[in-house]
Amino acid sequence: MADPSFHRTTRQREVIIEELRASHEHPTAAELYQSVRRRVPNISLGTVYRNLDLLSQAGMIRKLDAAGGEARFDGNLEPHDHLRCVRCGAVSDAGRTPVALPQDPPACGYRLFGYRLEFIGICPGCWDATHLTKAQGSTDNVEG
Amino acid sequence: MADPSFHRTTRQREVIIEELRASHEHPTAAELYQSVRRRVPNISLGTVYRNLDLLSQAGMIRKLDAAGGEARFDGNLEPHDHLRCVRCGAVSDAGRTPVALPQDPPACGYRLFGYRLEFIGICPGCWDATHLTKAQGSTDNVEG
DNA sequence: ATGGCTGCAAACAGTTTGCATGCCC
DNA sequence: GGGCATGCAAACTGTTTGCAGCCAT
Repeated sequence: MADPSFHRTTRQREVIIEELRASHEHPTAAELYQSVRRRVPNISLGTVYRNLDLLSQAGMIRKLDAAGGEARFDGNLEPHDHLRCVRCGAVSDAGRTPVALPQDPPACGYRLFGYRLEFIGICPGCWDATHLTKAQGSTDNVEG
Repeated sequence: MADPSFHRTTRQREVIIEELRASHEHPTAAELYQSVRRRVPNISLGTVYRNLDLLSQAGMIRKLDAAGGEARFDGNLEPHDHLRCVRCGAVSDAGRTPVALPQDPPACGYRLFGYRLEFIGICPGCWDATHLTKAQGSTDNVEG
Protein backbone atom coordinates (compact mmCIF):
# COMPACT_ATOMS: atom_id res chain seq x y z
CA MET A 1 0.00 0.00 0.00
CA ALA A 2 2.91 2.34 -0.08
CA ASP A 3 5.38 3.19 -2.82
CA PRO A 4 3.56 3.24 -6.15
CA SER A 5 6.59 4.07 -8.25
CA PHE A 6 7.41 0.94 -10.18
CA HIS A 7 4.93 -1.34 -11.92
CA ARG A 8 5.30 -4.25 -14.25
CA THR A 9 3.36 -4.61 -17.43
CA THR A 10 1.26 -7.71 -17.24
CA ARG A 11 -1.43 -8.81 -19.62
CA GLN A 12 -4.02 -8.61 -16.86
CA ARG A 13 -3.10 -5.05 -16.06
CA GLU A 14 -3.11 -3.99 -19.69
CA VAL A 15 -6.53 -5.46 -20.37
CA ILE A 16 -8.00 -3.94 -17.22
CA ILE A 17 -6.89 -0.48 -18.29
CA GLU A 18 -8.07 -1.00 -21.85
CA GLU A 19 -11.48 -2.23 -20.87
CA LEU A 20 -11.92 0.58 -18.41
CA ARG A 21 -10.86 3.20 -20.95
CA ALA A 22 -13.16 1.67 -23.54
CA SER A 23 -16.17 1.72 -21.27
CA HIS A 24 -18.19 4.82 -20.63
CA GLU A 25 -20.39 3.16 -18.08
CA HIS A 26 -18.28 3.56 -14.96
CA PRO A 27 -18.28 -0.14 -14.22
CA THR A 28 -18.06 -1.65 -10.78
CA ALA A 29 -15.18 -3.98 -10.00
CA ALA A 30 -17.41 -6.97 -10.64
CA GLU A 31 -18.64 -5.63 -13.96
CA LEU A 32 -15.12 -4.90 -15.09
CA TYR A 33 -14.11 -8.36 -13.97
CA GLN A 34 -16.73 -9.82 -16.30
CA SER A 35 -15.58 -7.89 -19.35
CA VAL A 36 -11.90 -8.49 -18.68
CA ARG A 37 -12.65 -12.17 -18.24
CA ARG A 38 -13.72 -12.41 -21.85
CA ARG A 39 -10.14 -11.66 -22.87
CA VAL A 40 -8.26 -13.14 -19.92
CA PRO A 41 -10.51 -16.03 -18.96
CA ASN A 42 -8.87 -17.10 -15.75
CA ILE A 43 -8.11 -13.76 -14.21
CA SER A 44 -9.27 -13.56 -10.63
CA LEU A 45 -11.45 -10.95 -9.01
CA GLY A 46 -8.73 -10.31 -6.48
CA THR A 47 -6.35 -9.30 -9.24
CA VAL A 48 -8.91 -6.88 -10.60
CA TYR A 49 -9.25 -5.26 -7.21
CA ARG A 50 -5.52 -5.14 -6.68
CA ASN A 51 -4.99 -3.44 -10.01
CA LEU A 52 -7.84 -1.01 -9.63
CA ASP A 53 -6.36 0.02 -6.34
CA LEU A 54 -2.87 0.35 -7.76
CA LEU A 55 -4.01 2.25 -10.82
CA SER A 56 -6.14 4.69 -8.89
CA GLN A 57 -3.31 5.40 -6.52
CA ALA A 58 -1.02 5.91 -9.49
CA GLY A 59 -3.55 8.39 -10.84
CA MET A 60 -4.20 6.39 -13.98
CA ILE A 61 -7.89 5.87 -13.28
CA ARG A 62 -10.50 7.41 -11.01
CA LYS A 63 -12.38 5.73 -8.24
CA LEU A 64 -15.93 6.95 -7.68
CA ASP A 65 -17.84 6.90 -4.44
CA ALA A 66 -21.00 4.99 -3.77
CA ALA A 67 -22.86 5.00 -0.50
CA GLY A 68 -22.45 1.66 1.16
CA GLY A 69 -22.71 0.03 -2.22
CA GLU A 70 -20.11 -0.86 -4.80
CA ALA A 71 -17.35 1.43 -5.91
CA ARG A 72 -17.32 2.47 -9.54
CA PHE A 73 -14.32 3.23 -11.67
CA ASP A 74 -13.70 5.72 -14.44
CA GLY A 75 -10.97 5.45 -17.05
CA ASN A 76 -11.55 8.99 -18.28
CA LEU A 77 -9.04 11.31 -16.66
CA GLU A 78 -10.41 14.48 -18.24
CA PRO A 79 -11.87 16.54 -15.41
CA HIS A 80 -15.60 16.09 -15.66
CA ASP A 81 -18.66 15.83 -13.49
CA HIS A 82 -21.22 13.11 -13.16
CA LEU A 83 -24.95 12.57 -13.22
CA ARG A 84 -26.11 10.02 -10.71
CA CYS A 85 -29.45 8.29 -10.63
CA VAL A 86 -30.72 8.02 -7.08
CA ARG A 87 -32.97 5.18 -8.06
CA CYS A 88 -30.68 2.69 -9.78
CA GLY A 89 -27.23 4.07 -8.99
CA ALA A 90 -26.21 4.53 -12.62
CA VAL A 91 -23.55 7.14 -13.29
CA SER A 92 -23.35 9.15 -16.50
CA ASP A 93 -20.81 11.68 -17.65
CA ALA A 94 -21.45 15.38 -17.70
CA GLY A 95 -19.22 18.19 -18.84
CA ARG A 96 -17.18 20.16 -16.39
CA THR A 97 -18.94 22.86 -14.44
CA PRO A 98 -16.27 25.23 -13.19
CA VAL A 99 -16.32 25.76 -9.46
CA ALA A 100 -13.91 27.98 -7.63
CA LEU A 101 -12.18 26.44 -4.64
CA PRO A 102 -12.91 28.28 -1.41
CA GLN A 103 -10.01 30.70 -1.11
CA ASP A 104 -10.55 31.97 2.39
CA PRO A 105 -11.36 28.93 4.44
CA PRO A 106 -11.85 30.69 7.77
CA ALA A 107 -10.64 27.89 9.95
CA CYS A 108 -10.86 24.84 7.80
CA GLY A 109 -7.14 24.67 7.24
CA TYR A 110 -7.57 22.14 4.48
CA ARG A 111 -5.11 21.99 1.60
CA LEU A 112 -7.53 21.76 -1.29
CA PHE A 113 -6.63 20.57 -4.74
CA GLY A 114 -9.82 19.60 -6.43
CA TYR A 115 -13.50 19.00 -6.18
CA ARG A 116 -16.08 16.44 -7.00
CA LEU A 117 -19.38 17.55 -8.41
CA GLU A 118 -22.25 15.20 -8.92
CA PHE A 119 -25.69 16.14 -10.16
CA ILE A 120 -28.44 14.18 -8.54
CA GLY A 121 -31.50 13.05 -10.40
CA ILE A 122 -33.40 10.25 -11.98
CA CYS A 123 -32.20 8.63 -15.16
CA PRO A 124 -34.49 8.26 -18.18
CA GLY A 125 -35.02 4.56 -17.63
CA CYS A 126 -36.06 4.89 -14.01
CA TRP A 127 -38.18 7.91 -14.80
CA ASP A 128 -40.14 5.99 -17.36
CA ALA A 129 -40.51 3.05 -15.03
CA THR A 130 -41.86 5.32 -12.32
CA HIS A 131 -44.35 6.99 -14.59
CA LEU A 132 -45.62 3.94 -16.36
CA THR A 133 -46.07 1.74 -13.34
CA LYS A 134 -47.18 3.36 -10.06
CA ALA A 135 -43.76 2.59 -8.69
CA GLN A 136 -42.54 2.84 -5.13
CA GLY A 137 -40.74 5.86 -3.77
CA SER A 138 -37.39 4.56 -2.68
CA THR A 139 -35.42 7.74 -3.00
CA ASP A 140 -32.56 7.68 -0.56
CA ASN A 141 -32.13 11.19 0.64
CA VAL A 142 -30.48 13.55 -1.74
CA GLU A 143 -28.00 16.26 -1.04
CA GLY A 144 -28.82 19.58 -2.47
CA MET B 1 -38.25 -0.07 1.85
CA ALA B 2 -41.37 1.59 0.56
CA ASP B 3 -43.92 3.73 2.31
CA PRO B 4 -42.17 6.10 4.71
CA SER B 5 -45.33 7.79 5.94
CA PHE B 6 -45.86 6.64 9.49
CA HIS B 7 -43.21 6.26 12.17
CA ARG B 8 -43.37 5.70 15.85
CA THR B 9 -41.47 7.74 18.39
CA THR B 10 -39.14 5.47 20.29
CA ARG B 11 -36.42 6.44 22.68
CA GLN B 12 -33.82 4.86 20.40
CA ARG B 13 -34.98 6.88 17.44
CA GLU B 14 -35.09 10.11 19.38
CA VAL B 15 -31.59 9.70 20.73
CA ILE B 16 -30.21 8.76 17.34
CA ILE B 17 -31.57 11.95 15.82
CA GLU B 18 -30.42 14.06 18.75
CA GLU B 19 -26.90 12.71 18.72
CA LEU B 20 -26.65 13.11 14.99
CA ARG B 21 -27.95 16.68 15.12
CA ALA B 22 -25.57 17.47 17.97
CA SER B 23 -22.52 16.16 16.15
CA HIS B 24 -20.76 18.12 13.49
CA GLU B 25 -18.41 15.31 12.66
CA HIS B 26 -20.49 13.36 10.18
CA PRO B 27 -20.20 10.16 12.16
CA THR B 28 -20.27 6.70 10.67
CA ALA B 29 -22.96 4.28 11.79
CA ALA B 30 -20.53 2.67 14.20
CA GLU B 31 -19.43 5.99 15.68
CA LEU B 32 -23.01 7.06 16.15
CA TYR B 33 -23.73 3.71 17.73
CA GLN B 34 -21.08 4.39 20.32
CA SER B 35 -22.39 7.79 21.29
CA VAL B 36 -26.01 6.67 21.35
CA ARG B 37 -25.00 3.73 23.51
CA ARG B 38 -23.96 6.08 26.26
CA ARG B 39 -27.59 7.09 26.63
CA VAL B 40 -29.33 3.90 25.56
CA PRO B 41 -26.86 1.28 26.74
CA ASN B 42 -28.35 -1.79 25.17
CA ILE B 43 -29.33 -0.45 21.79
CA SER B 44 -28.13 -2.65 18.98
CA LEU B 45 -26.12 -1.70 15.93
CA GLY B 46 -28.85 -3.14 13.75
CA THR B 47 -31.33 -0.67 15.17
CA VAL B 48 -28.97 2.19 14.43
CA TYR B 49 -28.70 1.09 10.83
CA ARG B 50 -32.42 0.60 10.48
CA ASN B 51 -33.13 4.06 11.82
CA LEU B 52 -30.46 5.77 9.79
CA ASP B 53 -31.95 4.18 6.72
CA LEU B 54 -35.48 5.15 7.67
CA LEU B 55 -34.55 8.69 8.58
CA SER B 56 -32.56 9.31 5.44
CA GLN B 57 -35.41 8.03 3.31
CA ALA B 58 -37.77 10.29 5.22
CA GLY B 59 -35.46 13.18 4.43
CA MET B 60 -34.71 13.88 8.08
CA ILE B 61 -30.99 13.26 7.76
CA ARG B 62 -28.47 12.99 4.96
CA LYS B 63 -26.43 10.00 4.01
CA LEU B 64 -22.96 10.73 2.64
CA ASP B 65 -21.03 8.57 0.23
CA ALA B 66 -17.76 6.88 0.90
CA ALA B 67 -15.89 4.80 -1.62
CA GLY B 68 -15.94 1.22 -0.51
CA GLY B 69 -15.60 2.39 3.04
CA GLU B 70 -18.16 3.36 5.64
CA ALA B 71 -21.11 5.61 5.01
CA ARG B 72 -21.28 8.83 6.98
CA PHE B 73 -24.36 10.65 8.14
CA ASP B 74 -25.20 14.30 8.49
CA GLY B 75 -27.95 15.70 10.67
CA ASN B 76 -27.65 19.16 9.16
CA LEU B 77 -30.30 19.60 6.49
CA GLU B 78 -29.19 23.07 5.43
CA PRO B 79 -27.84 22.76 1.89
CA HIS B 80 -24.09 22.84 2.25
CA ASP B 81 -20.98 21.34 0.74
CA HIS B 82 -18.24 19.29 2.27
CA LEU B 83 -14.49 19.15 2.59
CA ARG B 84 -13.13 15.65 2.45
CA CYS B 85 -9.68 14.53 3.49
CA VAL B 86 -8.31 11.98 1.05
CA ARG B 87 -5.93 10.72 3.63
CA CYS B 88 -8.08 9.93 6.64
CA GLY B 89 -11.58 10.21 5.22
CA ALA B 90 -12.72 12.94 7.60
CA VAL B 91 -15.53 15.15 6.38
CA SER B 92 -15.94 18.79 7.36
CA ASP B 93 -18.65 21.27 6.55
CA ALA B 94 -18.26 24.04 4.04
CA GLY B 95 -20.69 26.74 3.01
CA ARG B 96 -22.82 26.39 -0.05
CA THR B 97 -21.18 27.13 -3.37
CA PRO B 98 -23.97 27.86 -5.84
CA VAL B 99 -23.85 25.69 -8.92
CA ALA B 100 -26.36 25.91 -11.73
CA LEU B 101 -27.89 22.66 -12.82
CA PRO B 102 -27.17 21.85 -16.46
CA GLN B 103 -30.18 23.27 -18.28
CA ASP B 104 -29.65 21.85 -21.72
CA PRO B 105 -28.69 18.25 -21.14
CA PRO B 106 -28.02 17.30 -24.77
CA ALA B 107 -29.07 13.71 -24.48
CA CYS B 108 -28.74 12.95 -20.83
CA GLY B 109 -32.47 12.97 -20.25
CA TYR B 110 -31.97 13.04 -16.50
CA ARG B 111 -34.49 14.75 -14.26
CA LEU B 112 -32.16 16.68 -12.01
CA PHE B 113 -33.08 18.09 -8.66
CA GLY B 114 -29.88 18.73 -6.80
CA TYR B 115 -26.17 18.36 -6.66
CA ARG B 116 -23.48 17.21 -4.36
CA LEU B 117 -20.27 19.19 -4.16
CA GLU B 118 -17.27 18.00 -2.27
CA PHE B 119 -13.94 19.73 -2.09
CA ILE B 120 -11.02 17.35 -2.03
CA GLY B 121 -7.95 17.96 0.02
CA ILE B 122 -5.90 17.10 3.04
CA CYS B 123 -7.05 18.03 6.50
CA PRO B 124 -4.82 19.94 8.90
CA GLY B 125 -4.06 16.88 11.00
CA CYS B 126 -2.95 14.72 8.10
CA TRP B 127 -1.03 17.57 6.56
CA ASP B 128 0.98 18.03 9.73
CA ALA B 129 1.53 14.31 10.03
CA THR B 130 2.82 14.19 6.49
CA HIS B 131 5.18 17.08 6.98
CA LEU B 132 6.56 16.09 10.33
CA THR B 133 7.20 12.45 9.63
CA LYS B 134 8.26 11.46 6.11
CA ALA B 135 4.90 9.75 5.75
CA GLN B 136 3.70 7.41 3.08
CA GLY B 137 1.85 8.54 -0.02
CA SER B 138 -1.42 6.71 0.12
CA THR B 139 -3.49 9.19 -1.80
CA ASP B 140 -6.31 7.40 -3.50
CA ASN B 141 -6.90 9.17 -6.75
CA VAL B 142 -8.76 12.39 -6.58
CA GLU B 143 -11.39 13.75 -8.87
CA GLY B 144 -10.90 17.17 -10.19
C1' DA C 1 -54.72 -5.08 21.08
C1' DT C 2 -52.01 -4.53 17.20
C1' DG C 3 -48.33 -4.08 14.40
C1' DG C 4 -44.24 -1.23 14.10
C1' DC C 5 -39.83 -1.48 16.59
C1' DT C 6 -36.17 -3.69 19.10
C1' DG C 7 -32.18 -6.83 20.41
C1' DC C 8 -29.75 -10.55 18.92
C1' DA C 9 -27.30 -13.10 15.83
C1' DA C 10 -26.76 -15.11 11.51
C1' DA C 11 -26.39 -14.01 6.70
C1' DC C 12 -24.69 -11.00 2.95
C1' DA C 13 -22.03 -8.20 -0.31
C1' DG C 14 -18.05 -6.07 -1.42
C1' DT C 15 -13.30 -5.89 -0.65
C1' DT C 16 -8.86 -7.29 1.18
C1' DT C 17 -5.17 -10.51 2.17
C1' DG C 18 -1.95 -14.82 2.85
C1' DC C 19 0.29 -18.09 0.40
C1' DA C 20 2.48 -20.79 -3.19
C1' DT C 21 3.52 -20.34 -7.90
C1' DG C 22 4.31 -17.77 -12.29
C1' DC C 23 6.37 -14.48 -15.25
C1' DC C 24 8.33 -9.71 -16.36
C1' DC C 25 12.51 -7.21 -16.13
C1' DG D 1 17.40 -15.15 -11.07
C1' DG D 2 14.89 -12.02 -8.20
C1' DG D 3 10.88 -10.20 -6.83
C1' DC D 4 6.51 -8.13 -8.27
C1' DA D 5 2.15 -10.09 -9.80
C1' DT D 6 -1.17 -13.68 -10.10
C1' DG D 7 -4.89 -17.30 -8.85
C1' DC D 8 -7.25 -19.16 -5.30
C1' DA D 9 -9.67 -19.13 -1.28
C1' DA D 10 -10.25 -17.74 3.28
C1' DA D 11 -10.78 -13.74 6.14
C1' DC D 12 -12.69 -9.09 7.04
C1' DT D 13 -15.63 -5.06 7.26
C1' DG D 14 -19.73 -2.81 6.79
C1' DT D 15 -24.53 -3.54 6.20
C1' DT D 16 -28.84 -6.11 5.95
C1' DT D 17 -32.27 -9.35 7.59
C1' DG D 18 -35.18 -13.16 10.12
C1' DC D 19 -37.26 -13.91 14.26
C1' DA D 20 -39.49 -13.71 18.78
C1' DG D 21 -40.80 -10.57 22.16
C1' DC D 22 -41.77 -5.51 23.43
C1' DC D 23 -44.02 -1.15 23.50
C1' DA D 24 -46.02 3.18 21.48
C1' DT D 25 -50.34 4.23 19.67
